[in-house]
Amino acid sequence: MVRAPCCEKMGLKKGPWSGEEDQILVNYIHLHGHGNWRALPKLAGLLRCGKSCRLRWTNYLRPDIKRGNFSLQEEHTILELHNLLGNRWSTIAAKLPGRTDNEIKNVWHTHLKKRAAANHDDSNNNNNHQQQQPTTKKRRSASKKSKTASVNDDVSSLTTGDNGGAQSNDAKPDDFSSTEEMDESFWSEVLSADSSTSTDHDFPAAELGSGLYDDPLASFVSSEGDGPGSGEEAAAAAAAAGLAHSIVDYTSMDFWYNLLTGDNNKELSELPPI
DNA sequence: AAGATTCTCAACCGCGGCACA
DNA sequence: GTGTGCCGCGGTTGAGAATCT
Repeated sequence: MVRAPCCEKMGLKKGPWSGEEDQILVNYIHLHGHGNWRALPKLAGLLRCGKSCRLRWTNYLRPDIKRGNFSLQEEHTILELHNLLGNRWSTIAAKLPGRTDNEIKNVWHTHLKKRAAANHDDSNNNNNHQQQQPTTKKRRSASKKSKTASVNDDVSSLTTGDNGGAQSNDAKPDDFSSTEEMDESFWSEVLSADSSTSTDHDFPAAELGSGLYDDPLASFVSSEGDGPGSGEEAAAAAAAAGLAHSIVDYTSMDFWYNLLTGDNNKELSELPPI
């Protein structure tokens, strides 16, 4: 990278992590936890700065990280929450178990931002359907191998015991192709948040009959209250956005459930942009 | 087949917030 | 109240892979 390295003066390594480094980090955290990121690399014997270790762990090595494509439901949730919260990736990530803020941020910038914009245009001009989805590139069918794929395989088996990196992207193509082939009214409905088009469990994508997921909001709801600043923080944001015009329990599952399934969408649509 | 272009995503940096002395 | 150190977040970069021409 071009920027002035923060750790170079210390003689610390930067750039892609090797499998050996990953193993050292994972082993150390398994044994001792990560009380102090700053001190961790020294204690673990890594030539990395604490920040780099924390990033590697939280974005890649954590055992609960779900790898692979985002499901329609997850994308939907991201769009909704981004619409509500803006670029508060960590808050959004708290609502998507197994997903990291970095990953969500990437997905937003690479896919969802365009779609949101396209659908925003679409809502302004309903006659442009043929011009939508100019995605000339096919979505990469084969999994894009991580630059550290072999490392991931090793570490995944180390940390999760599941199929590891091999499973990560193999499931990708269908999810996304179905997304791209779906009726554009899907996103229009989602983003316009018209309560008349949805009811409880009337999840738009469910109409596609894709069968890609089970309970549309299961993971969302189940994650309620997990981690720092999840319910309360998002609730505060919602309140700040002007939702607090009536007595509502923003920390309740029902509130968020209703919010994203449409019961409150009419109110949301009337909110000023965040 | 080869070069050009586009896309993806891991990793970096800077900054703000918080805790503590 | 102020200074210091650490953590976490959001924005950005760039290498490498995939795709196009």
